[in-house]
Amino acid sequence: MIRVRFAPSPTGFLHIGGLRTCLYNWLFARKNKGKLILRIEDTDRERFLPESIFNLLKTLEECGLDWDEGPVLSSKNTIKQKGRYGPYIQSQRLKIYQNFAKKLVDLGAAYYCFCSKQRLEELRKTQISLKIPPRYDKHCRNLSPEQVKKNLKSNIPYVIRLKVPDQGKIKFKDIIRGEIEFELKNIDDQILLKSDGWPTYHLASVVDDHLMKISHIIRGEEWLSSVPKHLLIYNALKWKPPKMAHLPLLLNPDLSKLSKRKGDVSVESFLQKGYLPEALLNFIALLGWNPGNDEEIFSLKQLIRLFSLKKVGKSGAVFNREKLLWMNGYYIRKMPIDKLAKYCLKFLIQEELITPIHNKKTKFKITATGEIVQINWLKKIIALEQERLKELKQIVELSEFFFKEPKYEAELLFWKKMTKNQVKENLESIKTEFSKIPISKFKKPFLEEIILKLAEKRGRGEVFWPLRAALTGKKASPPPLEIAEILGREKTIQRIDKAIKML
RNA sequence: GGCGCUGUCGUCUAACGGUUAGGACAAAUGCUUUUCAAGCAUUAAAUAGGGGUUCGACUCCCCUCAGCGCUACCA
Repeated sequence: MIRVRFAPSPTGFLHIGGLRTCLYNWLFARKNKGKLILRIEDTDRERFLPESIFNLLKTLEECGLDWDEGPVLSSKNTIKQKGRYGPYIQSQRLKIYQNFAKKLVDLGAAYYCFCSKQRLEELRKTQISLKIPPRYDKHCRNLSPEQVKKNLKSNIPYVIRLKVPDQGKIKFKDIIRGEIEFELKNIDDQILLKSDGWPTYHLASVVDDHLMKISHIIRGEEWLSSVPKHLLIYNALKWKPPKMAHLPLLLNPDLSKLSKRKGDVSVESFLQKGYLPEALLNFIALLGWNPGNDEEIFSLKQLIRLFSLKKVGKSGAVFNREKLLWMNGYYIRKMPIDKLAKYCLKFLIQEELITPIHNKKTKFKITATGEIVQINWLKKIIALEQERLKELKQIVELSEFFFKEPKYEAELLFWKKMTKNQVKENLESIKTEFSKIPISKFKKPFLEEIILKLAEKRGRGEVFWPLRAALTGKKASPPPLEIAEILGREKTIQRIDKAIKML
C-alpha cells in the first residue's frame, strides 16, 4: 500500500513551494491508488501560528487537493481528524515522542545532554573562529549512569541527543538522485528532544512516518542532508525506513531558495489576485517535472495519468512569475463564460462596482448609478474582456468604465495629428447618426454600417479612436462598437456628448 | 570552513551514445487592426571549462569552476 504525506508546519501562509510538494505527493498517491496523509508539524512553539492551520486546510481544499487522513475543517469551522493513525497534529502526540526518545536512550542510540545553551554557543563560536566545523563536542556522551541519574534528580535541564557513531558510512538510495553516501564522522549528535520536552523535526517525523505507515517520503531537497540522522533512528528502533524522493528546490530569480522576502509566495495571495487553482497547479507541476514531450497544458486528471517520480528532475527551478501569468491568462481564455462570470462577479462585488440584490441571483445594482442590471448584461462585459485578463482581479480596472462615467483629459480624444475641429465634427456626426438608430437596432452590425460609411470619408482611426476614447476614457480597451452596444444608446450618446463639450 | 546536491537559450525544459540541439514563457520584427488583447508568421538566444573513453559525447568517466542546500534546543 502506497502511503505518502504532506507535513507542513503551521507558521504562516501556505507557500508555493509547499503547494508543489503537496501536489507531487497527491499525484503520486492518486496515480498509485494510495493514500495521502496530512500531518501538522507544530513542534516549534515559537513560530507556531494557530490561524495558519485553518488557512492551510482551506487553501488546499480550494486548490482541489484532497487527503485521506488528517485534520479536516468541519462545518462549524472547527478541526476534526479522520484516519486510523491519528492524531495527525504533532502537538497532540508529545508523549509518543518522549517515550521513543527514552527508548532510544535505553537502546544506547541516544543520550542525555545537560550542557547549557551558553556553553553550546561559546563552543560554536570558538569552532567557527578556528575554522573547524561547528558541532557538538560530545561532552555529555559518556556520562556515567549515576551522574545522569543525579542530574535528572536535581532537575538540571536536559536534551536528548542522537549518538552518531564516530566511524563508518551511511548509504541510501534516493528515488530522484540515486545512491548517496555520507561519512558518519561528519554528522552532528543531533538533538532529538528539546529541553522543553518537545521533539525536533528529526525525531517527530521519523516516529510519525513509521507509526503512520508512510511508504514514500516525498519532500524538498533541503532535507537531503538530514537523511543519515533519520536512518540512524530507524535502524536503532529496527524500523524499515520509507523510500525517499527529494524534490528539486523552487528558486527565486537570484537562485536562492524561494522565499517570501523576494516577492509574494503565499498560495492564498495568488488565489486572491485571481489565479485559477488549475493554472497554478498546472504551472508548478511543470517546475521540476515534465511528461517527456512538448505538451504543457494539463488538467489534474491528465497529471495523475502522466505523473511519475522518475520524470522529476534534479536541478532547482526558478519560479517564473511571467510564465505563470501567461498560463493563467491561457486558462482564462479557455474558460466557459458562465464559470468565468462567477469568478469575475466576485471581484466586481468586492470592489463595489456592483452590489448584489437580496434574494435575486440574476440581478445586480450598479453601485454608482443605482441602476438595476441583469446578469446577462454583466456576462457580455466579462466576455468582452476575457481575452485581456491575465489575473481575474484585473476585471475591475478593465471594466470599470462600464459602471462609472470615465474621467479623462480632452487630449485623449485626438487620434494622431487631428485638429480640435476634426475631432469635434467626427464625434458630432457619429452622434447624429447614432441618434437616428432605434434602440432595438442599437447593435454592432448596424453601428458598424454607419461608422464604416463615416470612416470612408473621414478615415478609420479618425472615427474609431475619438469614439472609443469618449466611451472608455482609456488609451487601451476593447473596440468601441462592442462597447457601445453594451452601454446602450442612451449612455453612448451621453458620453459622446460629454466628449464634444470638453472640446 | 565542512558535508551534500546540481549544472542545455534570460527562465521552465526535450533530446536509445548518431537531430540543422526541439518546444514553451519573455524579447524583437512583421501580418491583422482605431487602441489594447488575442491569433498567425518570422528572428535572435544554450550543452560552464578542461581532459579522457568512443568511429561518434548534451548524454559515460575524471578534474576544475560555478550555483544552491544543510551545517539551530526551526522546519
